[in-house]
Amino acid sequence: MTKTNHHRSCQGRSNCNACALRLEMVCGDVSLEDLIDFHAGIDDFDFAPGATLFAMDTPADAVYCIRGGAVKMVHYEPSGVVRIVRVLKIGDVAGLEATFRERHEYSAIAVGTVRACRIPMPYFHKFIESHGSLQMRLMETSQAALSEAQNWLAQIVGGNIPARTRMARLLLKLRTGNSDRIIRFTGEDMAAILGITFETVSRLVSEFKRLGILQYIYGSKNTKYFRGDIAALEKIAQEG
Amino acid sequence: MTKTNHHRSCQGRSNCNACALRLEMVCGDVSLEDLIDFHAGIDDFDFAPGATLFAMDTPADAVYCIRGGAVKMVHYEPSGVVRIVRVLKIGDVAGLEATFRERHEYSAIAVGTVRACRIPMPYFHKFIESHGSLQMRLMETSQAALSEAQNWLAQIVGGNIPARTRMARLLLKLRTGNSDRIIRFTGEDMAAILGITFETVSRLVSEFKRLGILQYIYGSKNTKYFRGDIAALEKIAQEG
DNA sequence: CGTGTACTTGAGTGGGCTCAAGCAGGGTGG
DNA sequence: CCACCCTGCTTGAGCCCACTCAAGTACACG
Repeated sequence: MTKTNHHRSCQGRSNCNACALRLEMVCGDVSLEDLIDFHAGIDDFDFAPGATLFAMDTPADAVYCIRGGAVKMVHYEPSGVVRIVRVLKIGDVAGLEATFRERHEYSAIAVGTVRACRIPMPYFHKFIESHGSLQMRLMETSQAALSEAQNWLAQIVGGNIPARTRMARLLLKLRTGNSDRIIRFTGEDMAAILGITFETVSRLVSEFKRLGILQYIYGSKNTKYFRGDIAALEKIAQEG
Repeated sequence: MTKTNHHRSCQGRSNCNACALRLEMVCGDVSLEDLIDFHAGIDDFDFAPGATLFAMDTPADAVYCIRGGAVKMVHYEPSGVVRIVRVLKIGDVAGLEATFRERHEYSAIAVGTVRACRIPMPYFHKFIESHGSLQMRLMETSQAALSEAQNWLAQIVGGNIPARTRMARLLLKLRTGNSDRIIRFTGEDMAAILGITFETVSRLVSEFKRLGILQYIYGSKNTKYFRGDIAALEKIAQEG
């Protein structure tokens, strides 16, 4: 576990325009003093691949706004079974589920290098309580997350649907924006998402590569990507 | 589809204490006029077993507060595969996910007889915009739903975990309160939740009955129940 | 150059699916 | 009241997809 977390304090608004402030930019009623006050307690972190933002069953004392990279939300069963319940990308907020809870129900773990702003829970609470339109924004965020989770339930995970189909659906969900660039998880991670073994994942990825609809490319700083044939993947994803 | 929905207008506050008002009771700042105004557009419904509160892909023009019975949120794939992504019980709000969306992503279908208050979306929006503490309550509700959905992902659905174990976990989740009374879904419904076939469900239920840890009992008005040996179920639920 | 991590590939097994036949209960109509 | 149907449940036999176990490869890093 080499988790060398670079760490520095938030310098000013410019740093946050891409993350926490995304949530407020819609709200015109946030004054400059509020912002400076708000920023005082916020830190800007770099997380190494595999680093833990926060761990399951630990006190929920902060939320994190993801500014770069991807984060997996992981659940560990006593039996050793590992399940990834959601993947956060740029602009998402990790730990939001714990706003009204004592402890985190899941671990948040960096996939590749991650940049994130840490917002201590007391600040977060104070801030949302005092800004009405921010609450609306957060409700929206929260419901988008719910929607996403239910979508996984219906389409990605489990059941009567063959692993091949679900793999294609997962790959489509993991692409960045509308490009053909797909965030590349390890075989074990994909297994934990789909609820299958990593051997099966490997066989499927091999098959897709053999068919020419998937290939390796590289991004910056340990974050790896696939390049995928979106049309072909969508076709496979529709197979019942 | 025999969906004879009894229907009558909401008479006053007393009717709503159990549902919509649950959300506000915490907020002291709601005036009486607000309430009367609010209630004007609300209707109180009875839904027969199998009746549809709202259907997937239809315009999201209302939310429903569940006052009695249980509601399943269902996703239909083009291929015909059916998946239940969540089950709502008394006090839950159906359609909340669509507060900021055009259309419902899932159908809400009554399991047994259901009583629910229909709140038109415009009313709902107007009301939450004007009452700050209600927004906080709703955020909490929304996050609880997210938590529940993720819990299903991690524990109930799919994967390396044997169907027997997941069935036990599902039964534990479906019990009412802390009693040993368990809401009884049809085999097909349980199959749609667990992502297995109804034949397998039948075999498992038979086995549990044979072991004496599950038996049929009856509730009122078409809503049926199991009585379960909670301790035994919890033991099975822990098997990895 | 050795070590660790991730991936690949094969052979054999098994849990859950498929297909199929039959049963139970509860309405409904003659 | 019974015959009929319809929905939901039961149970069996055979098969296949994905799991398990296992051996081996590719590559990064110190």
